[in-house]
Amino acid sequence: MVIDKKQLLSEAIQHNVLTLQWAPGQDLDESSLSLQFGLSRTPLREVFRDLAGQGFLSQKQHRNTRVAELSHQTLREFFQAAPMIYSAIMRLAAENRTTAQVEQLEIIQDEFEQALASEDGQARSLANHRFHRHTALMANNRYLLPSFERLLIDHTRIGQTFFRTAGPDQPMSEASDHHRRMIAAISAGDVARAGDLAIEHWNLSRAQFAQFVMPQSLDANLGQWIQGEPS
Amino acid sequence: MVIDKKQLLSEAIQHNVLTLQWAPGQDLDESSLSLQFGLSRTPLREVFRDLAGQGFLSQKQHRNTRVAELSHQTLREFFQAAPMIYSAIMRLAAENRTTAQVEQLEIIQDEFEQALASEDGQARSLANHRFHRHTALMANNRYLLPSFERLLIDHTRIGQTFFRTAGPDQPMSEASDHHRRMIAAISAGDVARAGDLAIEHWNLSRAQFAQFVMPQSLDANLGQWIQGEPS
DNA sequence: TTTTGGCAATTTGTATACAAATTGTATTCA
DNA sequence: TGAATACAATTTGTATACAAATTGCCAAAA
Repeated sequence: MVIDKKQLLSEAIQHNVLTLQWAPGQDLDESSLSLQFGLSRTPLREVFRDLAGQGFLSQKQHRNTRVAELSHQTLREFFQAAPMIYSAIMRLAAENRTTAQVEQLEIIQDEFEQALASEDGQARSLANHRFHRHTALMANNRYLLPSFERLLIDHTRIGQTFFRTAGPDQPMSEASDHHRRMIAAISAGDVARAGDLAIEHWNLSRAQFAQFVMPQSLDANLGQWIQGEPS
Repeated sequence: MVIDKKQLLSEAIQHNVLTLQWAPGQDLDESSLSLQFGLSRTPLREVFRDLAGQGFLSQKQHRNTRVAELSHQTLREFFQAAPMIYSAIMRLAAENRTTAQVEQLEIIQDEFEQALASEDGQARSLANHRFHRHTALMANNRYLLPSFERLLIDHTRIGQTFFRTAGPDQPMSEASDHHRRMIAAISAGDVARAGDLAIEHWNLSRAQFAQFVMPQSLDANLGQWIQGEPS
């Protein structure tokens, strides 16, 4: 196989999930995707399983695979876990970083700033996603990574509306400034400062959560929690 | 299907990994397991993928699936992440517990104490595993869960030698005492005390790590790190 | 009109045959 | 003797046919 079709499929799914082009809870169709990517159902289902394990998709016995839900309950759990994990990742990144990784992070930050200058909300959001995923790589801890990646998936999805706003104005340039200071702290190996910056960055995010409207699909899901009753 | 063969296979693999009956890094044979469990390779490979995602197994392209490694590097990462995650899980368990869950935890603790009274090291270790996994269930946070479960897998594997020691003597009854106090703190909804107990329990574990010999397979793996260089 | 039961259509899950990749072995040549 | 290479054997990956489960639809009964 010249190009890895499974890899392509996996990345396409991740892209669609992160950018909300596929709404949370949306069903995936095996046969149409298998046709579209020139893969039989067997390897396709393997990709589904991997991505379900990573938190992009969700699966139940004898039911179709769907995009991972974003509900009132997940949001609550998100707020309980995020600050701790984010600051831990940032501290470990400062502790374990290599020079090559710092240089790579600077490149990713440049791309993030270019994306901010553009009008493309998805590009901005994905560039931000890549920045934080790279810090997790630098933290180099296999136990923390799966939790962080799950948080980041949902953070990116929730933050979509934020990055969709036109112009690289106040809060977005503040986020970019945080990134620059994070790079400095990591590069200097200043563990405490890196951890503090993670919290500061997180607080900016939290303000956005309140300030901006929830994505449409999330509103739809919220309905079931307001009336109904979680299991 | 009357009984779920995939479920049986999955549990058998988990059991063998946790009890070190399958050594870290050991190869798994698809065809023999598929014969043994009366499953074709397709569902078998799906189970492999799931368990690899959860941290029991590890997979690489075109290479056989194997039991997840335990190396010098993983141990270092383990110590960096465990105290934080363990105390967070315990705090959340105290915050979110339900009466039914507390009752279930008490049953699990009874089983743990019975296992301690027995001579069966594996039974002790697995009972301890179940206790902590149930607290994670009570914490009810999907973002923290994957990290905690990965830590618990390796904690259980490393702790094997500890629980293998004969007689329910000093350190083991101390662990059991911790469990009882954890149940009390969780039941009372005392978040701070639950978190402190997690740290205290962890420190007991840490002492064991130093006090007891590393499992054989771990020693073998250590060699490659002492001379060589991690990627 | 609403509810229930059963049948057909669709979708998910498994078995198996085949293709591709890797590993082991033997043979040749330096 | 040792290294390199080609070939065979084994193992992993994919396609496809078939089995099992679920869903949707329609008719019959309350």
